[in-house]
Amino acid sequence: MNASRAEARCYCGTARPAQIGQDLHLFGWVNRRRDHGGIIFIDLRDCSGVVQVVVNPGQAALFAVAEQVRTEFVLAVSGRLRARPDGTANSELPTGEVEVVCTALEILNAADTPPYQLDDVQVHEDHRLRYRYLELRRPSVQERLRLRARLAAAVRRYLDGQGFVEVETPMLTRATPEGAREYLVPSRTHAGSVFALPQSPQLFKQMLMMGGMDRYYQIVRCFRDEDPRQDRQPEFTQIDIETSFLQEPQILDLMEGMVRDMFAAAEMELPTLFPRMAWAEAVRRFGTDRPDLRIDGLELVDVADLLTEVEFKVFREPANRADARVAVLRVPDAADMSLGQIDAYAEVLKPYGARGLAWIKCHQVAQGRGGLQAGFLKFLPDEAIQGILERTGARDGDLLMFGAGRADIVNASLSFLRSRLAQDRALREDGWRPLWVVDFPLLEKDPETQRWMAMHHPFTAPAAADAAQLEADPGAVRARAYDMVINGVEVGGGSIRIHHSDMQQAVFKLLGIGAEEAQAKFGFFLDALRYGCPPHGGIAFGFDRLVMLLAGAEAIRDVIAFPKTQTANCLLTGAPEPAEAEQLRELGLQRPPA
RNA sequence: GGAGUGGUAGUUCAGUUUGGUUAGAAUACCGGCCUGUCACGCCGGUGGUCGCGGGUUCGAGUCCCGUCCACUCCGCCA
Repeated sequence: MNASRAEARCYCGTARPAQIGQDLHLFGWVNRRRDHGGIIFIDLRDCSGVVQVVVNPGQAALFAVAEQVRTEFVLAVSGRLRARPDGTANSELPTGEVEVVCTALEILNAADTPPYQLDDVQVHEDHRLRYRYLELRRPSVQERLRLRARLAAAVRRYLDGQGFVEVETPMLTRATPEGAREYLVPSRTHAGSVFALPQSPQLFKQMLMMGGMDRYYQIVRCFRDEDPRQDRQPEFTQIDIETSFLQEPQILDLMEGMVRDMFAAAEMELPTLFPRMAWAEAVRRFGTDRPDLRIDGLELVDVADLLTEVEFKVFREPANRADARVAVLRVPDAADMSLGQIDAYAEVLKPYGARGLAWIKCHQVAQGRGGLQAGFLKFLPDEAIQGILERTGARDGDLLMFGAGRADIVNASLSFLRSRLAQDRALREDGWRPLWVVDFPLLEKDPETQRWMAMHHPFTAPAAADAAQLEADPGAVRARAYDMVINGVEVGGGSIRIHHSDMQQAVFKLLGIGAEEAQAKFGFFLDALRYGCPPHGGIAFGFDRLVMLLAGAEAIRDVIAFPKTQTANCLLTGAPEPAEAEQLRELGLQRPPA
């Protein structure tokens, strides 16, 4: 008999742990009922698990009630907690160690037979969302929501202790150009006009700094009208933080402390210091700005300079282009991979734009060309082959996989290939590997429109002395931005902000937002900057993603009580629904022609 | 906007490749038996517009076209 587990299990109705021999009162849903030896056993699913309730045949009145109980009642049970008489336990089910001998039993409410069984069978996501209230009764789901609440509490405890003040910002606010598509809310009092739901409280938190609230935070809902994904919901929760006067080192230290406290609340431990890696290095070595450092020794190795004059066009052309890249992944002990397997990898890279996947099998590296196997070897001179072998550190039995072409495609496909290979070949270590990615470019060029876009957002401070330096070579200017990455997941990102009006206007100008438009859209903000804005900076964490990481959840839906589908539907309530003509009329809107 | 996977008893699935009589299993549900069980066991029963619409065919769960829903991915996500 394990007393601690018994204590852990019998909270409901008493709000404190129960001891063997103690009288207690519980509420819960009947999970399953069985009759045996004239005794009725009821598995009562309460808030903390499943408790077995025993009703003896001698207790005639109770027996009469218990006989009515199937799997569809809400019960109140009074009784005494005891260990099971025969001392045996079932290792797979959470019942069997303790049971409650019933002295009173009341059916609080009958219920229909549930549409699906709350056992281990994985039901379709449709049902889990349509009957979300049933799904929430699962102990595993409850545990995730409890973890979520513990993490939020840890954040508040930490930030409160550091002198931060939680301030609420408006949900009905003004649309901002650029960025994600926004959810709009029509205004009745200004028919035909709309509010926007915030995609982040960015401008408000900056204005709080101007207002002297120099340490702000908020655990806040944000809205983005973009297609959801496994780790993205149209409404999600952000830990939003802003500080005045602090610089990067202080902010990063503070945030490491906060995240470490969150991990501690989940009984996890993070390394004491997060390494810092420049954005350019992350992209060069891992093809992504959110590298998973648990994958050891599987890095992109650049070989373009060895291939500028080779006969093999697939390599030569990108090797001579500035916007292209030729890189190799050395996969240890993978030379025995079948051509079918390699083709399968090439296939999964296609969505990223990769047309093929060149490879070399290294059988006997010491023999050079003769010890290698690849279709294109005859198009490469010995020097190029030797160069590739040396630079990648290829050993007998290794497989070299190549990406060649536009740099963004090579980076996207090889970084995906890297994590896929790590998964398939167990190259990923256990544990937590956080890091800061720093020194981002301030701007990136949209490949289609050739316009400069803010990589982070338009309020990020450039690491430039003044507006003139920024305008001289916009592409070379780095941002005072930082992202926290844990195990390949971007959990948060922030920056030091622009706090001079002229610099803010210069950035707007680079982004193609003219003075007139800037005044129209951001006039209130540019005004605010002029009335004494302290230097400030902050960060925002994706709270749901942190919960996902710590819960080991596969999807963001699993850490949100009432999530939406991939088309942003709520299957539970049926939202959104078509507006009534009368509603539209009152709002000064018209239904679009059918 | 695009690609892929799935949609068949309440639920989880098989059946679709190769069209053919009455669409099966498990579980759930209902009834009976058993009685310290715990996925209890045994016997019996109810339960299906094969997502929806159209087409091909003597005949469609199965083939074709369209469409809806869910999931995964690309685009998108300052």
